[in-house]
Amino acid sequence: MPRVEPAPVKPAELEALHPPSEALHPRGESPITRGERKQRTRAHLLDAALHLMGEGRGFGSLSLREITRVAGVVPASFYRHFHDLNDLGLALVEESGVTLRRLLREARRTGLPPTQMLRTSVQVFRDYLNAHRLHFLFVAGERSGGSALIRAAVRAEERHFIDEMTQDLRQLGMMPGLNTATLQMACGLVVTTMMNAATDFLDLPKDQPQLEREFTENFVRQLRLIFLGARAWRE
Amino acid sequence: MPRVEPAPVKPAELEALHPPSEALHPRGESPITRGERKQRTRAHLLDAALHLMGEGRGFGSLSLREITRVAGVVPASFYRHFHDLNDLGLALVEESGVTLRRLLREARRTGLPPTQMLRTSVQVFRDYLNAHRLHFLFVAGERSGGSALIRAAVRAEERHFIDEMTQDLRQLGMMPGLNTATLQMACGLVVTTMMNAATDFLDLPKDQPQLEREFTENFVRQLRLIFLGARAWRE
DNA sequence: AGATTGGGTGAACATACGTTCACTCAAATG
DNA sequence: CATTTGAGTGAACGTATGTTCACCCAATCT
Repeated sequence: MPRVEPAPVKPAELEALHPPSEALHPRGESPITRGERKQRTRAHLLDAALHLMGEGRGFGSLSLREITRVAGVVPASFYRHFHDLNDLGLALVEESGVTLRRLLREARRTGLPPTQMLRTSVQVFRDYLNAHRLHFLFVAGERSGGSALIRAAVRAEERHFIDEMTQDLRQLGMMPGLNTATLQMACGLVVTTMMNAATDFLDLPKDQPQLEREFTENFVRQLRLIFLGARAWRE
Repeated sequence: MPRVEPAPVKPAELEALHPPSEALHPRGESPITRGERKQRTRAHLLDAALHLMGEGRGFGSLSLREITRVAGVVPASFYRHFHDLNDLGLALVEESGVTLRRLLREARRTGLPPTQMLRTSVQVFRDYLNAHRLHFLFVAGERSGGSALIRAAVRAEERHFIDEMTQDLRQLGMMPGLNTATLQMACGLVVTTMMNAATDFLDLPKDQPQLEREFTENFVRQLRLIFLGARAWRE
């Protein structure tokens, strides 16, 4: 981008998400091992990529140099951690997959009252979504856009997630009228709907409780319709 | 990408999707007006962008120069047609929106037999999808990834599509038990499911009739479940 | 017929990019 | 304590990018 742009343009708070050397000896005594430091830098690179995508761009449009810039590291360092941008992308998929599955644990932890069950689940989902915006943004964004490789990896995580959800519903004894294949199909529908809702929620301007309630209501109703359909299902 | 790569690498069939000057006087007599030629070049630029995305990349990762290269035009020409890459993106959204809505006309044209209705619709959809791969690929890919601006435009087209579908179902007298808001919610669910299926189908390797049938079957069953739910719905 | 318009051109620019290399110097190893 | 290891560095490379400009010349207008 040549356009003259006289000002250096970088207010130092968009860049340098992490201090450049992360306080080599943070507090008098804290000897931090070599492996720990490596892991930390790796995490900074992953965070930097997510952060940039948070500014509203697809993974495919990130450059190695800007990722390292935000991570507070020189470009060459990148290769100590990843072979490729694709490689980093796959690491992000894995990280996000873990986050996704913790959502199920979270939902299990919150016992589900048979009445208001859907509303409760949706509330758990909304809270969890807000606590892990960037991971959901990444998954929702790359699950049908961008590179075929990353998309395939995301879809694999998603299938994993669906399987786990299927098992949970089976174990809870809900929907006893459906055989496993059908239950899986229904869970796939739920997850598609959930990902769609995630995109909706993430796009909402921060302070629009009205729209927020509207989307939540729509999401609840869509889930209700799915469960009604599942109950009425005959093989 | 500096890596040496001794061969020039461009077999002239990946690039130059369109001949550079498009036969100034194609056949002795065919005087082509100025406006027509402009429109044609514009179309070449749009096609070039879609073509590149067809190679498995997000819109956000395309560069102005490669688009013009594939369109068979010099970079500077781009600005005679679009102010911006974003501008071109929005034009693509509009084009794709038109394509989407023609799907509904297509489905209306094919009278829907009350029995096997879902299977028929899905078949129409699959045919139409194959005939307009790139537009669907674009819409499905950008509806939750990439730039916020383009995503918003895609979602607006999608809402338009949902509204039209709602009206169609209302007019056909299907689902008379649902009020308009609920019918709209259900159609939203259908469209989300359809977009998801589109991504699945587009990712299928060309010659895998087994997987193809599997995905088709899954899609049909998901739709069936939705309609079952809609029938059981009580306000 | 002559003047005007405007889509397409080709060269030039400053900047950003991915990748390589020889290097440093603290932590790990013995 | 002496040696080895390897994450992070800084400079350099060749190439690609977005944008501008003066120019060309056929279709259009008068």
